[in-house]
Formats: sequence, structure tokens, C-alpha cells
Amino acid sequence: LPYPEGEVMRYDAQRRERTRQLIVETAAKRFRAEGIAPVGIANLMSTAGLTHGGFYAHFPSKDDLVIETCRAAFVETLAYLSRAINAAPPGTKLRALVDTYLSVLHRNNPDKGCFAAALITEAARSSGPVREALTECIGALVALAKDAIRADGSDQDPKTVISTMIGALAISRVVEDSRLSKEYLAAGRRIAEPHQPPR
Amino acid sequence: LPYPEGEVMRYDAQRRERTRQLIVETAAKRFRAEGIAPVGIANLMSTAGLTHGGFYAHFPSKDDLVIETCRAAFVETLAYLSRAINAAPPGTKLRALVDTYLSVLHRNNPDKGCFAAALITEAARSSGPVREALTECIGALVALAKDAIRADGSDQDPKTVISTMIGALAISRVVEDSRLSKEYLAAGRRIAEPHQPPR
DNA sequence: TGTACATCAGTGAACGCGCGTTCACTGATGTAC
DNA sequence: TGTACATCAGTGAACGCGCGTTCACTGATGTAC
Repeated sequence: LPYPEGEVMRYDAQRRERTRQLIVETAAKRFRAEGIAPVGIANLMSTAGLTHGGFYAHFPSKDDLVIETCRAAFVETLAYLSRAINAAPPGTKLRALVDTYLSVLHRNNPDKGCFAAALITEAARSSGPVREALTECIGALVALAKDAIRADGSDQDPKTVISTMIGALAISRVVEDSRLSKEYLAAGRRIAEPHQPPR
Repeated sequence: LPYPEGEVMRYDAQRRERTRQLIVETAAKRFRAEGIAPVGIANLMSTAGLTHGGFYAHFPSKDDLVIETCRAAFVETLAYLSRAINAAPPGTKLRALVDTYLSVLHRNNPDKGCFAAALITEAARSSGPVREALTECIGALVALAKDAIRADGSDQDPKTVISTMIGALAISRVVEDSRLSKEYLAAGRRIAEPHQPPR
């Protein structure tokens, strides 16, 4: 036996993993832009420069790809939002999070943005594992908001903040009228405002 | 000419309209429960006790049905929420709206609930007319919140409130864990709280 | 360095299926007289 | 009241198409000697 037991010869060991990542990245973009169901495996693989049969050498099913896609998309979204929060001085961190999330840039680029804001109602009807993954990712977003709020010495509820952010962004993408769409973004951003005394 | 010009003989004039309404009501339930794309015309018509060919005697396309479904669903949702608001004494009207919307009952019954909370990300990718209809309906929801806030003599932003409501309900439907799901509902309900003085 | 070989990532035909839409038709309903 | 007829809501076969998944295969890559 030329190879130690339990090990398999792997040539070009990186290649398989690179292809896999290419599929995930392609799917992450297209799912967020077009939805999950409308992006077929064959069509997706051809966008990645591959043929559809090879898909199942990397993923047991489309559902598993959706799960990986969700996690991969959120890693980037969380990193991006973290950077915005870290760059902001204490007292303005929640504001920075909310302003970054509810921006025209984010609204206009769902393919590079938050997976939840792009796909939440479709994902809510997916299999248990997909919903679990998305639940975890939304939880990470809540944790991010919680840290920002704590650093600000403020007292908003992070789950309220995230609910407002996702809702406002989703609505702003439905609304075609540019002015009205921006009003929903602006309304969502108000969730970051410090509490005001009642009149 | 036995009939006055411009008029066409119609026998059983109600029947056509009743069938049409049956299709809309069936679609309104199933779209909200299962999504739009997964509910095919043939499958939908058979749920209504009809055959698929007849669909196009009532609607030019599936898209037109979606528009009607959106409006019909919202009429009921708005009426239901209006009743809750009207039954609440001034000062508690926004609270009544938010509590009714972000209830476990609503979360558990998407097929009878808010069209936006059930389908917003799928609808955001639909044709212009669908998005226009949904924009209008969300606007009506905002108007409802605005009236409730005014009657309360309060000062929340109605668009912020609606964004939070839709976001929180959508998230609560993704989350499988019952306790965590309720936490998102409860967090969303906090949007109705009167502003607190800063510490 | 050159040859024989093993590996396995990727290929593409095929599967059964449901999609939205069209269209020639059927047959129950109501009217005319 | 009875018969002939017009209406038209609803029927169901058919269209071309894309879906997720399977599987026997090809051929480029790296190893062994």
C-alpha cells in the first residue's frame, strides 16, 4: 500500500475546494439578486463556467447549497457592518450600523447585501436546516447590534433594531418610486435615534 | 337587435363573478401559505374545484391574479387591524395595532394574514404592476398606523412602525424555536412603546 | 526523462415532472316565440 | 308549456420549456518506477 491508511491521494488538492467556493459565491450573488427557486442548478453552474452534472460532486442537494450560501453571504455582510461599527466612535456605533445597512447602496445591490433582507420570506418556507442556518445568521446580526448598543451606552433592543432594518430594506426594494423608497430607508434609520422624552 | 347597444345578454350574471372571487380567495390563502411560484395555475384551480383552462377566462395572466390577490388579502387584513384599533381607547391604539399584528395567532396563520409579511421578498422581484399594488397596500398599512398614532397623541414614525412589524413577523416565521420566535415578536412590539427619557 | 497507470473533477444525456399559456370543444343555462 | 336556439363558463389535450437529480463516461492531472 503506497499510501498511509485513512489517507487518499489528492492531486491539486486546492482545486476541488476552489471550484466549490466558486459555486457558492456564484450562487450567493444570484440567489440574492433573483431568488432561490428561479435560479436552477444547470443555469447556475453554467454561470460558473461548469456543467450541471458536476454540482452533485460538491453538494448533496440544492438545499445544502442554499445553507452554505446563506452562511457565506452573512460572513461578508457581518464583516462589512463590523467595519462600519468599529470605525464609528462610541455613541454613534448603532447609528453607523443602521445607516450602513439602510443605505441606497445596499438597497441597490441585493446581490452583495444581506441574505435575510433579500430572501427572508422565501427562506421561511424552506426546509428546517435552511431555516436553522438563517436563524443563526440573523442571531449573529442581533449580536452585532447588541455590541454596538452596549458600546454606545444606549438601551435599544437589538432584536427590535434588526427587525426594523430587515423590514425597511425589504420594503424599500418593493417600492419603485425613488423618493418614497428613500422615505422607508429613512424611517428605518430612525430606530437608531436615542429615546426622546415624551411631550 | 333584441338587446340595447353596448349591452350583452348575461345569464346568471352573478356566477362568473362568484367563480372569479373563489379563484382569488383560494389563491390568497395558498400564495400566503406556500409562496407564489410554488402554487401552479392547474394545482390552484383544482383546489378551487375547477380545471386550469378556465383560469384565462378570468385573468390575463398569473401576474394579474397576484395583483388581485394582494389587494383582496390587504382589504381583509386592514379591516381586521382597523377593528382592533377602533376597539382600543385613545392612548393605546398603536399598542393595539402592533399587538394584534405581532401575535402568535398571526405568526401561525400566514394564509389568513398580512400579504407583505408572507411574500415581500418574492414580490419585490415580481413585475412592476405587482410591486405597485404591494406598495399601495403597504401605504394603506402606514396610513392606518399614522391614524392610530395621531389618535394616541403620540409621535412615532408610522413607516418605522410598519417596517418593524413586517420585519419582526417575517423573522418570527423563519425561527423554528418557539421561545426565540416569540422573542422576536416581543421585540417588534416594543416599537409601540412611548419614548423614554434618556438616562 | 519516459511510460504506464490510478485518480477523480467535471461532462452531458436522460429520468419523470410541473410550469404558464393556448385553443377547439362541450354542455348547462337562459331566451325567444 | 314546449321547442329551437344562442350564449359562454368551464373542460382538458397539447405546446415548449426548465426543473432537480442520476449516472456511465471522459480526459486532464499527478504518481510510480
